Amino acid sequence: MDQVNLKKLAKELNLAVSTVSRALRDSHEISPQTKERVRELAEKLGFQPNPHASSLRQNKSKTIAVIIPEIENNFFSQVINGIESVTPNKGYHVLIYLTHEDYNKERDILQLLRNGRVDGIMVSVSNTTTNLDHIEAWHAAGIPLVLFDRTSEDLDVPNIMTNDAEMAFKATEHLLKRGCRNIAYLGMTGNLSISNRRKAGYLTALEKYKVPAPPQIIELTAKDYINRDILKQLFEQQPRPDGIFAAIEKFAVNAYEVCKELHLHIPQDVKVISFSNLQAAALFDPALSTIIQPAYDIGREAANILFKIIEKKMLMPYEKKMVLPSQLIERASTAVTGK
Amino acid sequence: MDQVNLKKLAKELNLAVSTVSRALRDSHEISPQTKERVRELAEKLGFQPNPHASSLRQNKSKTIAVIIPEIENNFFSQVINGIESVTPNKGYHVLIYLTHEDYNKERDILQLLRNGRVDGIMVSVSNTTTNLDHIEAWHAAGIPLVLFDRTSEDLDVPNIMTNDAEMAFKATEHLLKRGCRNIAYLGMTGNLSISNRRKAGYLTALEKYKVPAPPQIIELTAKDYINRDILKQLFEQQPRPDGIFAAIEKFAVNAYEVCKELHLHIPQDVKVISFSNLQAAALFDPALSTIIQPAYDIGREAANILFKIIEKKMLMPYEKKMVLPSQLIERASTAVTGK
DNA sequence: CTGTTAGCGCCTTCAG
DNA sequence: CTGAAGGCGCTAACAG
Repeated sequence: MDQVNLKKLAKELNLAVSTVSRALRDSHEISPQTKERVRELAEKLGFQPNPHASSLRQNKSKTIAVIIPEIENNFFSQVINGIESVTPNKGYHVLIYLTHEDYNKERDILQLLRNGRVDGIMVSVSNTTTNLDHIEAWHAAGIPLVLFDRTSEDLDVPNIMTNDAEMAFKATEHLLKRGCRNIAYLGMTGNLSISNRRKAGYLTALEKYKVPAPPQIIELTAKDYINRDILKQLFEQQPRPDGIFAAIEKFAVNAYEVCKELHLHIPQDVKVISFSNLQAAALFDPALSTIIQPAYDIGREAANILFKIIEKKMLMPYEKKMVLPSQLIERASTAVTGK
Repeated sequence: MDQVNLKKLAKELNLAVSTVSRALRDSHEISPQTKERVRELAEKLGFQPNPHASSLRQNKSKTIAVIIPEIENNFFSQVINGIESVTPNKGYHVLIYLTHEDYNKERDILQLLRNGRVDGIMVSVSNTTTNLDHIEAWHAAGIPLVLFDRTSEDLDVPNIMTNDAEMAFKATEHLLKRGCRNIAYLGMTGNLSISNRRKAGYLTALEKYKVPAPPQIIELTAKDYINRDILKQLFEQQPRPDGIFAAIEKFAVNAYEVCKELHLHIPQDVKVISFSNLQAAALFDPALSTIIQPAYDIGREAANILFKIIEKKMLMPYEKKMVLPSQLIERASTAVTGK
């Protein structure tokens, strides 16, 4: 690899390395003619400054890391899209890390990155994460960090998320208004604040509407086949739930699968609503009522806030805890039926 | 940021920097006792070597780049998942770049990375890419590169893909055997070899079965609303297509949307099959027949091959052009109906 | 087995 | 306006 570097340019132009460097960075103390000559040759030879050298020298990497539980998930894909809508303009690069919902991996990744490889990180914590020391330590080290979606209210770190509790309340209320009286909540295992917010919204709605049946909080996993087993049991118990509120898109899919298998009809036998960012939800049989999260915006705003911290700008109060509203879309899966 | 570095460790231990460096890299020429002392302190202080310094010194970055057209697409998400199944074991980091199907962006990204920031790249080219000089130039510079899915047979570069032509043939044949006589192909604009392979499979099937109706190759775009307009026109013409073969998942979704709007029934009025990696395809109304690509495996194998090149190992002949088979799943959208 | 030395390529004083 | 020199942190060649 015959890399062109500053030295080569300097020699070719009979200039000092420092002059070339300054010319390329458009320093005001270089004559226009010299700048022009330098730029011309640099262009011609396709010069690209060695990023490791400048990172080493300047102690910044022009790189951020995005740490997410999984990627086969519309929500996180859309978030990445949102992040990518700002990074190139900032001249930044994006590293992706997957924790696969494993706390140990999450902790190790953060540890691995604590050496200047990145200028900042964006994290959506795994659902097996109960101890937030690794986040705290990172933050304490003064390295820019934002949490999104799977956030934590306990730490003094910018949180970017949606109005989970409110939408969970509305979703449950929606099911109640459509006649459900025995609503099960399908959530993640773990003790994430996002789960708690959604659970709380569900419980508040049951309470407000004085539903006699006890709440049913079902904790599902990352494995489809386990979830289907659990759901089968759920549907075979008496009284059978007549409403399902899935806090995760994947779980709604699992519920549909099991209903099909058990020949339960949606929405006649059971109504379903779910947090979901799947465009194709409208094409389901029946069309799935969803709460659409502003995933792209969450990614974009989280990135913007991270860059503000990296650039040492002051954050506005609302940027420390930003809540972007979701939208409830009513479809056939929660329609009222004659039955 | 009070970074610990080799110098600090060396001073603390009364050793030379090089000794500490060697101890940490488990060099055979360091006494076990010294290694132990060094490791202990390094552990205690949470030492992480500065990656920019070693990258600069060793001229390698332990980083690869994945360059894809878009990320809100199950296929590419699953590919990334596959890639990520090998990178951490190799001690490698993954940068993500999106071209948004824009040739200029693709070219610029490759240019941007030609400075040692990455040790290799994995590319799935954009559909607006007709000129492959940027790929060729990258390859000529001797930097490791593999193409996946959206590949090019013209370049002497490892290609990892699925059996597109064969599956396109089978999909078309499947529609024919289910009674379709007027099948439209929905593909991407552009002249990608993947599109050509799928188109070719479609045309071969029509030819082999001596279908009298002329082939209908419909080119759709990245914008849903444009696609819906085009499809509406398609369905309003006479004779109306009685079969749709979508080369891209998104286009099948668009077709479903339009059928719904026009009150066309699938599969009675028109049968639909599509390349798709959407788990929820089985839940569509009606369940969508799909050709499932081995996306995860493509990602994993492409990464493995890239690492072989990076490690300067010889490639087996089959690794230069690896074809991983897809699977056709027949569902209700192509069922035979009484009508 | 350990220490000394010399860069990797870039940026930033400090001198002219 | 330009040049010379030093050093970011790490590794590798060369001594001992």
